[in-house]
Amino acid sequence: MFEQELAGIAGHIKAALAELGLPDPGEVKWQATPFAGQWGQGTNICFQAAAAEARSAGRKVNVPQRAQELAQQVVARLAPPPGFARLEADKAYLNAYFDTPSYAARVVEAVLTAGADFGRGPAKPEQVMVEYAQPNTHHSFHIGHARNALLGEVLARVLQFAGYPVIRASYPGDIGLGVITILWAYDKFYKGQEPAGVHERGQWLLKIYAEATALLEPQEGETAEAAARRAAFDAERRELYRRWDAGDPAVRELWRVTREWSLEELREILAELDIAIDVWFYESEVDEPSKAIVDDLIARGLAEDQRPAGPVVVKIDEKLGLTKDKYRTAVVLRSDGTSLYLTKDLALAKVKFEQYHVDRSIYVVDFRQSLHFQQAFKILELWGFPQAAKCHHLSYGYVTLPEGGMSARRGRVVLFKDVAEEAYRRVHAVIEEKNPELAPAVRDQVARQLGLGALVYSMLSVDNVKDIEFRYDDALSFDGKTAPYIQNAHVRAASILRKAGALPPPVNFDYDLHALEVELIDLLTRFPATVQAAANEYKPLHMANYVYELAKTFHSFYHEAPVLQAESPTVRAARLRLTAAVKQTLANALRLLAIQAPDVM
RNA sequence: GCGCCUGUAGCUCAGUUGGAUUAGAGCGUUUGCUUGCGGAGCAAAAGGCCAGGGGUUCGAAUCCCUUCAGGCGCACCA
Repeated sequence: MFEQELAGIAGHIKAALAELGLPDPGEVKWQATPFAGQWGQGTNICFQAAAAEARSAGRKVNVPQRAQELAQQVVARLAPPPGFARLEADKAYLNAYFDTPSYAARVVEAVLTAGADFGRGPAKPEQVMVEYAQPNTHHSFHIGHARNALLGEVLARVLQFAGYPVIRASYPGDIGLGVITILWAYDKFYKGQEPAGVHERGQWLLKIYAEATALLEPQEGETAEAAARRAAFDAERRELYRRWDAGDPAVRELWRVTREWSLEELREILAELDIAIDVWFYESEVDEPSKAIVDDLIARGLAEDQRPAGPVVVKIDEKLGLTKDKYRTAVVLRSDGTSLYLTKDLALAKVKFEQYHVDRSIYVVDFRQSLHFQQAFKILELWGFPQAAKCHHLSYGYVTLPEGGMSARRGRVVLFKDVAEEAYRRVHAVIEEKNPELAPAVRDQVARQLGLGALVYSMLSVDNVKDIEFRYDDALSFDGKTAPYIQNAHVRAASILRKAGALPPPVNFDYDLHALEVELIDLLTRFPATVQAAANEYKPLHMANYVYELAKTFHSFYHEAPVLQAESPTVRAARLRLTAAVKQTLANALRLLAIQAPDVM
């Protein structure tokens, strides 16, 4: 928030070093000072200057000692600029300490004036599409899908708040061998059946898939008879896929009806998570256009057509002249002419850039598909697609269970719906114990806010690259570094403000500020930069860590510094406004994390 | 075999892109704090050779090399 002032000081520092006859040490970078209760920014520029001097002198110099000397000389030459209390040389660092009373008021008023927009970045021209929520249809939505949907949604929110126009895209896998497998089993064993209820139908399809896979997978030590039966089943399945591909009306109808069962469930869950998708792409819709791309790749000599004996392939490494295996060889069309996942992603990229005019396209897909995306983007590049370099795969770790990876094939999954229900139950139990006077009407709402919040936070407070081993007790904990802890800080602030009545008019923080007040104000100034960092690095984790720090500091402040019973009207007014600013910032940060900020709990 | 990723406290994880008193949190363990703005809280203790070994640098958990351990991927699944 104080970039201009700091840039001004930086200029003076560089001028002072030049006057001392030192080589240009490069850019002055500021970082917060690590001392609690003091509010300042420091730079290590004197280290750089001393090191540069030592290099040019070509003789042995004690760099830390020389750096401290320089820092002291610079401090002696400079007067603190307006708004700053003092400049100090400390362990070779140059530290600038803010004049707390004037800046404290400035920060708090800036937050309260901007309100829900506090932290929003300047508008940027680059339009970004974020693709996430790509579960396969004909399956039920499990906890791994939830991580994907949340990561994508929060990335979209953060990018948007950082200043980018964002389009949210979903790409359900509504066709492919997996989907056909379910249609085959349904048609053969369960034709005409249909359980009642949105989630029941979804879970039922999952059960059918597990059964079908068991019938189609080679078994250990199977008899020749069993193997023959399996081969016959597989032939039936392939034939069904061929009929789908040819547009057989009966197959298409069965496919449409069962697909709608899944999409209904998906839409309901996305609504529960407060996710509103702008554009829906379906794999089935890019199926035909993708085949035209393959024809073009063949025509240009990029792809090799081995049909009917083999598939159509692109030998990527060979085309790039690489000798080691890196991108390898990719199959872009089956020998029977049906398309693959990779084929469709080529067509989808074209649609995104040409029909939706985006400037950057982010794919939120777990890391096991890294090679797939490297291949897809590289083929696009070879093909001469101009925006190939604007495609980014946001890879993240997957969600496992203590007993191993989740597997739809084995029916070993934890369904999102079950976790959410359990979360609500647990919050209700805590309310019963801690806040029994809470009106029944708001209990359900609070249970959803906290239960879902806990789940969401547990998924977003881990770095993208890390796998998450899912356990109920970890994901649905309400103590410590969790959403309810953060939400509780918001509730406490709300409670204080409610008791105070109207917010007093702005005052100067013209008193000896408590160390925790200084820390809170310091944290407030860091929010806008945190939003930008989270957007630039695709890391919701920055947001999750920030909001926890803010909540934690507020909890401490709450215990140590009385607000309503403050020692004077000025202190009381200042702390009330600070409390309001913290509450606003907590709410803004939680909103970016797709977590609700309740006023009571 | 080749490629990508990971290794920090008993467990789960941060570490602001190479900086600062003593590497930080949460859970768990031990101990204090409620006639007090809501205790889903606060304060404190114990717990570390940052996987091992080299190197670069004034300075390394962070960069480079290497060894070890684990995960994932590698031609017609998505």
